[in-house]
Amino acid sequence: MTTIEEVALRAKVSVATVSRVINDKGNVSPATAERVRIAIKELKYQPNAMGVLLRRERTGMVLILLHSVDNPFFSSIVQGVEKIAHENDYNVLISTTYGDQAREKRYIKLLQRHFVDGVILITNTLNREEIQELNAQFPVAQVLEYVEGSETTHISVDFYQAGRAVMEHLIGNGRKRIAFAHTGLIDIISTKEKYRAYRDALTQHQLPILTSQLNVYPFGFSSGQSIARETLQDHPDTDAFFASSDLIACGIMDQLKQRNIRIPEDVAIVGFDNTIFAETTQPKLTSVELNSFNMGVAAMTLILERLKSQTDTHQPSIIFPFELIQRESS
Amino acid sequence: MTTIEEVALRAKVSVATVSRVINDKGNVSPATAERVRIAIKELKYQPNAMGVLLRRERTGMVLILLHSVDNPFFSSIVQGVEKIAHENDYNVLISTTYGDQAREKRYIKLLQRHFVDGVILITNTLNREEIQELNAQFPVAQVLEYVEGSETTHISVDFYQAGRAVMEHLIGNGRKRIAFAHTGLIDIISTKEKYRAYRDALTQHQLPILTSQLNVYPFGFSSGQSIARETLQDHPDTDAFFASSDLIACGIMDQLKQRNIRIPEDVAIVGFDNTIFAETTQPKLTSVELNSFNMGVAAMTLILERLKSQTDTHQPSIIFPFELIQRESS
DNA sequence: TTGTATGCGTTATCAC
DNA sequence: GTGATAACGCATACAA
Repeated sequence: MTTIEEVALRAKVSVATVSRVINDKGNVSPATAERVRIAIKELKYQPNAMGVLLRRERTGMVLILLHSVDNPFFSSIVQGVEKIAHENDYNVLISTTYGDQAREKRYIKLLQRHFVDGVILITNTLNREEIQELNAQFPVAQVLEYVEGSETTHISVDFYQAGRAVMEHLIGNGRKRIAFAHTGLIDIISTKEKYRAYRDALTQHQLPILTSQLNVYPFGFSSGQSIARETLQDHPDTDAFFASSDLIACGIMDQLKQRNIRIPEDVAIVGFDNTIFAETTQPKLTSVELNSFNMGVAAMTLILERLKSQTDTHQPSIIFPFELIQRESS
Repeated sequence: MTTIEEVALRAKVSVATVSRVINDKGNVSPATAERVRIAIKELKYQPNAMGVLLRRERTGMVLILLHSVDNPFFSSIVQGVEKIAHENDYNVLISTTYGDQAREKRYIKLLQRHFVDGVILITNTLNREEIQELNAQFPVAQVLEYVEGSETTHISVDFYQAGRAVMEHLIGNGRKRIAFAHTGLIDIISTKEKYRAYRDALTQHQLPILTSQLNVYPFGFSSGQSIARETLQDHPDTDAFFASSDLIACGIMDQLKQRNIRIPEDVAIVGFDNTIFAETTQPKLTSVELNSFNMGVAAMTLILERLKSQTDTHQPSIIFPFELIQRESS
């Protein structure tokens, strides 16, 4: 590895002068500056990040923790983060967790060890104490998922109201036997709130709750398939599905079509997140649009503000609006 | 930030001893080790990464450069990389480029400045000289896309043969007016080779080339829609589409359905990459399966080997097999 | 305008 | 078994 010293040697100046040229600081005569630049080029010198960053208090890096890198919905959150980050000379790094706590902790260490300046959590497996303690020491922003009752700042959506909107839509269209479909753990806030909305709406309208035991399937599409199979077996007269993601809705549609059940005439379906999947299905899927890009913007803005005023560990959370996009499936 | 010195002070030992305890090196009496551990816990001490890494020659980080984080196909490459990386105590960081050269260069700086030990390029906007020069100095692996005639190692697929397989399949099924559909620049190797296969197959079978001018659309689904519209206008008797990705195929299907054109009776469609999209469509999509997970495994393995033997900058490339998955759309 | 010297946080070598 | 200290690569205060 070429160091600043080798450059200094070749340009016949001191390391201080080389440093000045690199960082455009201090007065350096045009002649020597040129000599230094030539030496840098000849040696293909690039400053070692560890050396530089050891002397700064910031690394200029934020880390986003995602479930996986295959989700168009998360992608637009990332794009929002990147926009603000790049405007402020921050780099954005992403790591995946797959909902695995060991992985999440592994990458959170990068924050605790000051390899990155802040973390934006889009998935979260930490419990209340863990996230509180992390947030007390470091800039953390939670997007979508957050821990109930924790004081850490989150950028999210009122999943309960969104769920109610879906249910009112279905019930308003005359649906009476509505099932709920989700993936993963029920105890993450988004799923829990949607399910609470599902139950409340049915109870209030004196309709039956078809989905009581909530199974855990790992992957969206096949979860949808499995849930559809089970539901249609237990309740053949189901006339609507509220799917907690578009991909789950795709899996449900797949099974309905295999049984020649018409959508929406026989069974209506509503998805969630309004991703590209909602447009690739036939019929196109009714879904709930969340303002994902702006949630990313808000999260990164939050991190930057926190970085400016070290003291303020308790910033207000932001709840974004949602919109039910009606298409052909309901 | 708490430093090792503060821990030493509180435990009434030297920094050397604290370091020994942290890294389980050298002989430390159980009693003092315990005192140190208590101090570490009380102060919530975490070693500063920059301090540690300045003294190592490695950071234990690899960077994957992706177009974007919304692609199920890329996701399984990433998972292959992660598997090998974690087995070897490496962390995996991901950044997005969106095919933008400025972004790509921005993040490649992290390699050049030794913030990460190696880079796996899944998108590439660099030219032959740039990639060669980078590869001469640092561990670089290119997956899927690579620069023709460059000596840098790549993990890829014979896109030409894959393209030929698609074409033979369509022609074998009696299709005579076949159009080609792609997104983005034609001069990336994957698209270029598929298109070459498309032309060669048609020429060889004395069939007309419907797609001669190749337009650049940014996003898969809408690209498919636009291409379908244009093609059907110019060649209403088109009877098949070879789409260079599944999402493009989805866009094409969307337009065909709007015109009540039957798939595959009137028009057949074949996609590429065999992603989940191929299963969410109705009818399900014939597509080309690439061994994406193992390509990720191979890429990370390559990086690790290169890291072991610094000298060997010219490792052999690996070409993985492919498989045409026949479904209902053709 | 340029050079010398110090310190960032850590680990490793050496001495005790 | 433990401590003092040099070194990693760099930026900067201070001296010249």
